[in-house]
Order: sequence, then structure tokens, then C-alpha cells
Amino acid sequence: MRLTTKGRYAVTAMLDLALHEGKQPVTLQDIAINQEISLSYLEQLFALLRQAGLVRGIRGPGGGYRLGQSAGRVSIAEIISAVDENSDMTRCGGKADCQQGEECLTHELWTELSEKIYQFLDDISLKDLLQRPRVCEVAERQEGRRKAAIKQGAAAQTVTFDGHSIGGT
Amino acid sequence: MRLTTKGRYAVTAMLDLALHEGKQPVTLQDIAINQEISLSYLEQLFALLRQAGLVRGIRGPGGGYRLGQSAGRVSIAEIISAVDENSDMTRCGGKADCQQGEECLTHELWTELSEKIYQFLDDISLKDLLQRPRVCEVAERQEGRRKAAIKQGAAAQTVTFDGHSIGGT
DNA sequence: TAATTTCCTATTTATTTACTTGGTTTTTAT
DNA sequence: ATAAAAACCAAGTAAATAAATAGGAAATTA
Repeated sequence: MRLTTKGRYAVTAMLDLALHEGKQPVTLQDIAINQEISLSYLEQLFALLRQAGLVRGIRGPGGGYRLGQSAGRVSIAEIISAVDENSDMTRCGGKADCQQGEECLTHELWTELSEKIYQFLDDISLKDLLQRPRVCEVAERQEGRRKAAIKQGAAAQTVTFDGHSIGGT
Repeated sequence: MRLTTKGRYAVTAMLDLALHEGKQPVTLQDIAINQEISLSYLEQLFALLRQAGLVRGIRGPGGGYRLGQSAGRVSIAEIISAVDENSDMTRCGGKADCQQGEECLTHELWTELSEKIYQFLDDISLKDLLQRPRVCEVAERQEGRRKAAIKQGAAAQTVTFDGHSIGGT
């Protein structure tokens, strides 16, 4: 269990999906704007999330992503694990041969900590996060911005050149 | 509280000092060999540890490093904090303005986790680690190797060229 | 048929870790 | 005194990873 912005991005994006459970699928474009993550980086992350069965992609206009399982079933630990491929706590994780075939001095400590972190994060589901007041507040603020952006975008939406949109961010 | 090999190296090295509390100071050379960490990298880490008052350097032959405080007083969290300068959990740590001046969706989650990890590591002192059977085993194994190396080295010790030792690893 | 979106692959840039090099100072022992 | 052993110091390099970029192909909808 390694903790980086990569995992944080993934959790944030998944939470965005969870906020729209049952509604329209969410596009990566949308997440990119709202959560301030680069679109292509999101694509990379979602490729991993899809492999892990955590999301389902829907192609074509009106498409986007949906959760692969219900928000109550997905733990934060699962999300981070899916995205952090070598989560071996840098050398000292699964195998105990970090010290010329044997354990290093602090091996036990790191595996223990790693487990603790995993347990903590595995005990929190996306649904749990949705129920937190702080998260709700931020979500509503973002939802407001989202709608405003759509209203603005409705006029400018057709402004494209060679398939690339001009104007807007 | 960020967890990297950097912090792990620091804790391992500090534990090595703790194992020799009351005895001769331990040289970085010694730690480098036993814990398989590059000498100069250790020097960098120890510069930080010294700034934090966690170690005391003793110059000259027969010198080395000693703990700055007794092993029971030094927590693992302190060691990692001393070495990981920007332990801001990558963007989302101290300040709550990760999202254009406001909190991001998962802000609360990360600060919470960060605190949990800190608490866990702050509750473990070097002395606590010394009392673990697994740690003792590894320490004894290393102590054996250490003595063997000294015996071997006694003869080859003078083999130097331009002040740089030749032979050995 | 055109637009929208996922999906895919490769490359580039930036950052950080880890290591290296080449010193200087201080202290001890011969 | 002198040489050796150590801490101390300052750059620079290499490697790994994160993050972003670029340029598409395939699927789906309107």
C-alpha cells in the first residue's frame, strides 16, 4: 500500500462517479475539469480501474463511466491498489529477502504499518465517504459549477476546428 | 507523513544506533555495510537527523554517531518527519486550498489517514523495536557479521591508495 | 454521416530518490 | 608532527516514477 497523488486522483475520480450513481454516466472530460486532473492522465488511471472491474466505460455520445460495483462495495484500499501496481512498500513488502536473502532490521515494522493502513482504507467504502457532510458540501459546490459550465458551454459547444475545440479551457 | 525508502533507511540506521546505546559510537561506514545503504546517502540523511537533534556526531577516529536522546524517547514518526521534509501528503496536507482555494473532495480523508499513520508511528519508540524478538534476531545475525568483518579487515585495513581504500566492497 | 466519447500506445517533461564525487575539517593515535 | 579516521559539506549525476502530452482507432449515438 503506497500512498501517492496517483491513488488520490483515482479515489477522487471514483468518488465523482459515486456521486452520480444511478444518474447519467460521467465523462472523463467532466472529471478532468471538476477535479483538476489532466484528461489523458485520467484515461491512464481509468484503464487500470477498468481492468480491476471497478468502473465500466460506455462509449459514444452520452457515454462516460459508471461504477463497476455499487458504492457500498468499493473500498478506498481497492481503488488505490488497482492504480498503484507495485505497492510493495518499496522493497520491503511481500517478500522477506530485502537483506541479502534475509529480513532487514525494520521489516516487521513496515509490513505491520502497511497492514494497518490497508485495514484503515479497506474499511472505508465510497458510500461511507458520500455520507460525510464535508464531502457533500464540496460535491454540491462542484455540482453548481458543473451546471454553470454546461449552460455557458451550450452556445460555444459547436466551435470546433478540425475536430479540436477552440476557446474554453 | 509520507512513507518512502528514505524514511525506512533513516529508521533502520537509527535502530542500528539504538542497538549500540551505551557502547562505542557507530560509524556511518559500519551502518552502510550492515544495512546496505550507500555511505554518502547516509551522510545526507544524518545531516537532517542531526538538525532535528536525533543524533550526535563525534568526529575523528573512534568517532561515529550516537543517539541524541535515549531510545525510549525517540518515536519512529519523529525520525521519518526529520528526513521527509515535505511531508505534506502531496498537496493535500496542511493547507486546505488544494482545489482553487477550497478543499478538494477527498481532503478530509487524506488528512485523517495521515493522522492515523502518524499516531501509529508516534506510538512506537526505538526502544519498543529493540524489544521485539524478530528485531533482536536480525540484530544478532548482523552483529556476528560485523565482528567477522572486523577480524578480516584487521589485516587488509592498511591497503589504501591515495587515501582511498582498495579491496573489500 | 458527424460528433462524442472511450480506448489505446507512445513519447515527453518534471520531480524526486538514490547515489556519486570530491572535497574540508576535527580528532585520535603513532 | 604527521597520518589516518571519521564527521561534515556541496555539487552533480542517474534512475525511477509521476504527470502530462500527442495522435490516433473504435464504438456509439443523434
